[in-house]
Formats: sequence, C-alpha cells, structure tokens
Amino acid sequence: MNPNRPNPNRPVYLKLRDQIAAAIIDGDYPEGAMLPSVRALAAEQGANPLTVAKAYQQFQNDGLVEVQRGVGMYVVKGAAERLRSRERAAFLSEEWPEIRSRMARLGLDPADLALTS
Amino acid sequence: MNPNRPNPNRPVYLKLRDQIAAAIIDGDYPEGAMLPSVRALAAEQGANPLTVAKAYQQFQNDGLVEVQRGVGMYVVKGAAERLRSRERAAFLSEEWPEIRSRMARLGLDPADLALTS
DNA sequence: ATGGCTGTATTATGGCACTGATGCACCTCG
DNA sequence: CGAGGTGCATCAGTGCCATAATACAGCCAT
Repeated sequence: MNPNRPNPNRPVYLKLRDQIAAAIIDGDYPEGAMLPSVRALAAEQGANPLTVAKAYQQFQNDGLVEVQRGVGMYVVKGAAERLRSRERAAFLSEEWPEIRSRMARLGLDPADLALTS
Repeated sequence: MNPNRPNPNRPVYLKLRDQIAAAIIDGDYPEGAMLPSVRALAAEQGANPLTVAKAYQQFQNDGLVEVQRGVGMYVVKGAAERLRSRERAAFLSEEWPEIRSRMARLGLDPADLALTS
C-alpha cells in the first residue's frame, strides 16, 4: 500500500524518510547539525543500517544534507525551508486533490474537521 | 508503498477495488445492478481476470455484493450507505489525523483549502 | 440439450521491492 | 600508526504482485 501515505505496512525506509524530514522541518535536526549515524539510528529504530542509509539517500540527492565520508552527514543551511516548500508543493499538487475528492464522496467537509481536532 | 493511499504505483487489485467502491458509493453501480463481469472489466481495464476477481473478493467477504454463480455479481441493498459509512470511519480514524498533522507542519490550513477548490 | 455466458480453483512463472549480512573505503583522534 | 567511528558497495534471500494457461462449476436463452 503503496505504497500510499497513511499506510501502516509501508516500507521502513519511507517511514524513516518521512520521520527524518519532519525532524528537519521542525528543527529537531538544526541546520549544520550532524544527523544520527546510520548505525545509531538503525539501532534506535530496530532497523537495518542499510535501510536507514536508503532513507538518507534521497536527502543527499536533493542536496539537503552534506556527506563527509568517514565523518557523518550534516544538514545544510536552508534545508528546513527548502524541504518545507518542496513538501508543501508536492502535497498540494499530488495528494490534496485526491483527499478532497474522497472527502466529498464520503460527505466530509475539511472546514468542519479543521475545528474539531 | 503501501501501499499508501495516493500512491501511484499501487497494486492493481487495490486500485480497482477503490475504483469500484467509489462507483458503488456514487451510484454508478446502483443497488441491485449487476457489476461488470470479471472478464469484461479485465478487458476494459487491460488487466488480468484473476486480478479483477481479487478486487471483487473483498466486497463479497463484506457482504456488499451477492454472487450468483453462473450469472453475475449484484450490489446488495444498502451497500452504498454501508460502504460510505465504513470508509468514512476508516478515513477519520486512520488517515485524517496524519493528514492534519502533516498539513500543520507544512503551514497549511484545511479550512482555507476547502474554499479554493 | 447445447452453446455461451457467468464466477472459481489450480498451478506455474517472471518481475520487482524490501530487507538483510558481510566486507571495504574513508576520516578523526589519541 | 592503530582503533573506532563514519558512509557505501556487493551479493543474496524473501515475499508480494501480476500474469498466464487450463480446467471446472453453475446458470440461461436459444
């Protein structure tokens, strides 16, 4: 299921990826700070180091983290804002339309649910 | 992925399942009407008959369609409302909390987006 | 009754994604 | 220089998904 966002049986490396992205946006991993090593995060999350590495991979490709081989991976300057901007655009263009149409089909109104929670 | 909801590369049988569910809720397959045969829908969708059968399977298990072997599968009375109710509950308890928290993180307000579209 | 339509069961196969174990290359510090 | 920390590459195993080829079981109009 999917792959798919809310899917519970979702690939581990994607769940980790989302979790890390959230931490960067929220400032839990400040700019310039070193990310947990693949082994450390793997041990903490009960996952395989390679799975963690795969989760980190995309951030490297996108230039959001800087890799110093033999040392560690660091959050680059402006990563949080760039990441937020990118995720927001992706959400609005790819996810929100489907969510909105599904809610309409189910007779739900986003404005109502916005208040309750 | 999930197998995740909005995932584009999602198993065919799940995409078909969602598509059929939407058609039932929207009344495209009215109560008492016969669903397309597995072979017909397979040909139309360019899929394998067994894959379509797998998509139909869950509706049988849930008692939303009645199977008349040798004839076809029919939408039972009240299926649309039961299906909508079930999907709504599932959406609110499993998907909406995550969606809401993600929107908050990205600085988006459901109430605002409810108007725009 | 027979041909043609339904759904279903069986088995086999190819592909793909995810996960995992091992070892290597690189850097820093004492 | 050596120990212990980094990330990274390679290979293999596993399971799900989709497809295919058949064959079978039930119903109905001609």
